[in-house]
Amino acid sequence: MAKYYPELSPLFHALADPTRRSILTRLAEGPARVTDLSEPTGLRLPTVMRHLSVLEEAGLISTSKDGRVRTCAIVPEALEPVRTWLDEQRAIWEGRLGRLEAFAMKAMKEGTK
Amino acid sequence: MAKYYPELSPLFHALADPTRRSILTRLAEGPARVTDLSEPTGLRLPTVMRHLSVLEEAGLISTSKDGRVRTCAIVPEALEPVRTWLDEQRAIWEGRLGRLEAFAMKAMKEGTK
DNA sequence: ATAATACTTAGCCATTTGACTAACTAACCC
DNA sequence: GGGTTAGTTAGTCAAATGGCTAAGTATTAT
Repeated sequence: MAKYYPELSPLFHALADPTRRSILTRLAEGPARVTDLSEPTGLRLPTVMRHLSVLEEAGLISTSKDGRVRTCAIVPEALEPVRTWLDEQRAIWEGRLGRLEAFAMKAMKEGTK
Repeated sequence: MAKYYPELSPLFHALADPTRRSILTRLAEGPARVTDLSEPTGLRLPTVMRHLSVLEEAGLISTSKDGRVRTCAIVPEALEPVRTWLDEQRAIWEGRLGRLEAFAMKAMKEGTK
């Protein structure tokens, strides 16, 4: 029986937006200021702020303010629950597929008799 | 070599809803009718239908109608792009890739919608 | 002290989401 | 044929999403 991960919804939701994924990819190069993230996307600052807060609430990034500059950085371990869920699903899904394959294999053998 | 994944947004979006994830978990046991999926969730048929169409458009399930019964089944390989993206991100985030490779990865991800 | 920079907050707007009910169609069963 | 079953379609509704502008605050630069 699969476990229930309450934190998966905000994570998947945060990852569902291409702008947010591109922000993550940019941050993978290293920390960046809000303005640095605004320029390549062509989005206004408040819009970027919104995306950043979604990412931060999902635990995917962390931010800190020094003077008037807010610096954003990735939280590498944040993807772990997603990975765990994915591993679990694959195990179940492929297990099911395995059983179907076994059945098909048996049926084929029977048919060749 | 990494691929280009236009389908990531619908996939992540489909997975962001707990009801849809529970439907997937149920379908992992084996194919089911729409009504079978409606009962455990406590949701009405049209609501379940909506979730199913989101899952089907994301490629996570396939459905077929026989008489008046629609049967839904999982598409196990549908999670592959998610897994691949996750593997890539982990590699970058954990700093296993050089700066140049990370840059190339970012360039390829550009335009992902 | 003033101006420029870097957010931040508030609020607007169109679209999408996720739920529902009501009414409709298309099998199947007697 | 008439009733039941299984979806399906259409339409409503509140809340959330993703963009914006305009106006605020705090910090740094001249």
